[in-house]
Amino acid sequence: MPQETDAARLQALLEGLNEPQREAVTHGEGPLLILAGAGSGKTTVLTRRVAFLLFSGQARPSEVLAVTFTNKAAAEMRGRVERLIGHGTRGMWLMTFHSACARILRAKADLLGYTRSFTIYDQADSRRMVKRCMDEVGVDHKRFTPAAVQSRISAAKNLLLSASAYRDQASGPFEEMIAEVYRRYERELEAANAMDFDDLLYRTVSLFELHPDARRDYASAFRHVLVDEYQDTNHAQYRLLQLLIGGGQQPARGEAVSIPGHRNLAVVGDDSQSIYGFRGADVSNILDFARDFPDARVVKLEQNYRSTQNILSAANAVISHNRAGIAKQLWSDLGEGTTLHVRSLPDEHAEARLIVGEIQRLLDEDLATRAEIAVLYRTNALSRVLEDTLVRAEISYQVIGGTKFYERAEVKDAIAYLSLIANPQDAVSFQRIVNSPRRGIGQASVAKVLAHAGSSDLPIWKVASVPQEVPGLGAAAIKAIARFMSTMEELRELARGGASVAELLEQTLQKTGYLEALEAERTIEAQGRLENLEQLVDVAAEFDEREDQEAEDRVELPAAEPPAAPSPDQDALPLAELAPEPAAASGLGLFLQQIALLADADARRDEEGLITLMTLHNAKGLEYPVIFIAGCEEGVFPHSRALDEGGIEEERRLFYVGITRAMRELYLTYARRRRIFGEPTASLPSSFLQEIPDELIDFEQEQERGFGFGFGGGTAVEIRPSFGGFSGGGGVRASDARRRGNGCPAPSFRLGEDVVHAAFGEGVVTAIEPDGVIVVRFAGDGSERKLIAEYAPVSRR
DNA sequence: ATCCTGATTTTTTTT
DNA sequence: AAATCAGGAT
Repeated sequence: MPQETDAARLQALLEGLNEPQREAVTHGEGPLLILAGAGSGKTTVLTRRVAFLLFSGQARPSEVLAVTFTNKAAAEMRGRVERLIGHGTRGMWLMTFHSACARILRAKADLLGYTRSFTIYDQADSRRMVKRCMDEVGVDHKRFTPAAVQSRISAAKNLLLSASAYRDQASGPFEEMIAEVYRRYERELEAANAMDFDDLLYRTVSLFELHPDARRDYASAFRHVLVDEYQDTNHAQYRLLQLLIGGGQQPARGEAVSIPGHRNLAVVGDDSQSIYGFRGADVSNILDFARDFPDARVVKLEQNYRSTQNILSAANAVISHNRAGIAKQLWSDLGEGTTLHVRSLPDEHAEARLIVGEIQRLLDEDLATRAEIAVLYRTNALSRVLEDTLVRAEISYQVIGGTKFYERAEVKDAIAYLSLIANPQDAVSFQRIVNSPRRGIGQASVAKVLAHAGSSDLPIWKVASVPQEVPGLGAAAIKAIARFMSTMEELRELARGGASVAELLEQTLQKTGYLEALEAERTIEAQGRLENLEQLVDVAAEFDEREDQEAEDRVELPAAEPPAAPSPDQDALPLAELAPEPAAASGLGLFLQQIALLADADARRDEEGLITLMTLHNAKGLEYPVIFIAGCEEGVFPHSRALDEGGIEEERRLFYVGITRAMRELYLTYARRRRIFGEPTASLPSSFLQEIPDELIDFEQEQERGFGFGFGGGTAVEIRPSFGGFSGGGGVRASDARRRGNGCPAPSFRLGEDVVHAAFGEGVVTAIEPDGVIVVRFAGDGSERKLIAEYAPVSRR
């Protein structure tokens, strides 16, 4: 390739960048810290830097490892790098921390006593296993919840504490109990050939520490490592990076063993946006970067290209209340913009009405499109009222997070079937599906099979295949299990024979009688489940298609590497041996892995006519012209559980993240009364609101309104917005008034009755609950909702 | 073995 | 308000 073209290509990469951005993009070898304030173009810098490394011959595609936290972020980076370099990015390791680790572990699974078809347990799976271990140890559920124990174990793994190391430093009976559960939990995981999320990081570190040659292979393969959102890395990730690139350590915590390596590490992050402390993220990783690497180049990006100055001034003011981190002062040349809108409402319903009303106005007046608006909140529970109100207003929306598709029981069942086929040791999946649909195999029988597998040290599949050898199993159970396993064996043959994932899934649902059982139910509920399963088959089919496509690409473009860059590492292994894909890991395993590592944020759809609702955490890295932050109340945000142990600073950073998502308009709303755990509770505005200078704000307070409901006879209740004296009284009075205020005869509904709802359309009553509550599944979207029969606009069809 | 019901707990945030 | 769970009835 001619010299001029190269120079021109490099030049093009720097176009439109400001000075510090250029510095970051063109930095050569050695450690680099990019302190990227919100909206300062960090993804641009990251992607151009990757392209720069390739164009300047500093790295070949296969020598770049760029890690992010979500698949979405990885996909976005991939897309943008592709556009910059004009061809595919195959061969580049551009993925999440967890995917990269899963990939490494699959290639080297045997070194850790695993097979490459190990299963990845999600939090629910792992929790069930923790619970079982707690039962074994005889821990009282009333005193310690599995969730609490699980989170302790998770924290230990994030700190790279093994079960025995944890036991050695445990103090007091509580920690000793955790240590014992942890030990058993690890044993069970290994027996099941399974890993939890934390294991992916933890065991990759173990792999590299126990097998220096494996470490060396990867360390020399990746000549340049880039990390996004560095402020959210935990200790395991920190250590992993050390092992890959060599060098730095934090003497305060680490062992002072220096690891040799090229030290080509570029990290991007913002300590002010560190919001994952609860899952082990350690801000000191970014704060101490310069200490770990005294020769690091540090670049600060402070020009914000996203928000108006008013929004940035508010953000700067809020974050200044934290104990100083790394000083940054965001600025923008987009002009002052409008003031921030702070709104006080009597309760959460009024809050939702205000938000939806304002959205309606913005849409009507063409001030924004749906895709340009997002509503953020601290906890998922806050979305419910907002959703109801949006549905009534007939504004389409998407919710990120909350109840996820892949957590639906039927979807989890289907995946459990596939997991068991892929990994015959997967006891958790076995347990889940052995009696679903009902086959007459009860808890007692399952327990016997599991116990026998545990004591004989055989895979669960092997044990279940010869049920007559399980001690104490009844004749009926033996027959049922044998029948079940013969079906499973058949399916496994199918998988071995190279069936596509979609085919295998369809056959599984068919032959196990799962579909049949659902069809036999003949309820709208079951109908919805069947549709979900159809969707899952579609997902599998898409996956198969992608796989085929990639296989073709590989045939057509053998070694589509750009002109050889100088590579001193002649002995470096070709990437193919470091990654198990594609032939080695069956398509099924890869499919299961991808599903297991999906994040909520990955489900977000852009460029569609949808308002987006999500938690503040899920909003990190995103931007919207119009942002609403709901529930700005003391106890909600900052959350009451975060108020102790220094969590307030992290909450403030979360607020900072929220504010800086907004480009043009920012609404901060709070309710003076809100139902929490079903109890009406009086609340005060968030203390964070007071940290925003008055001159940046316009404030309006909506007074309490009566409960008219448009029926005419409603009794207006005057409740003064006073928080001082008592709490809850207003709420109680309000609900009394509500009960009496409506003179309509109570309509009664019967199970299975067809009904029609003013906003949700047609549906069927699937349950009757006390206090006049009915459950209706709606045909429109398959959703199931609880309604108060007396007040909801429903009638018999 | 399965179903039902009342009690208990849940709400932080998530790869 | 909603979901999960344990214990007891069938």
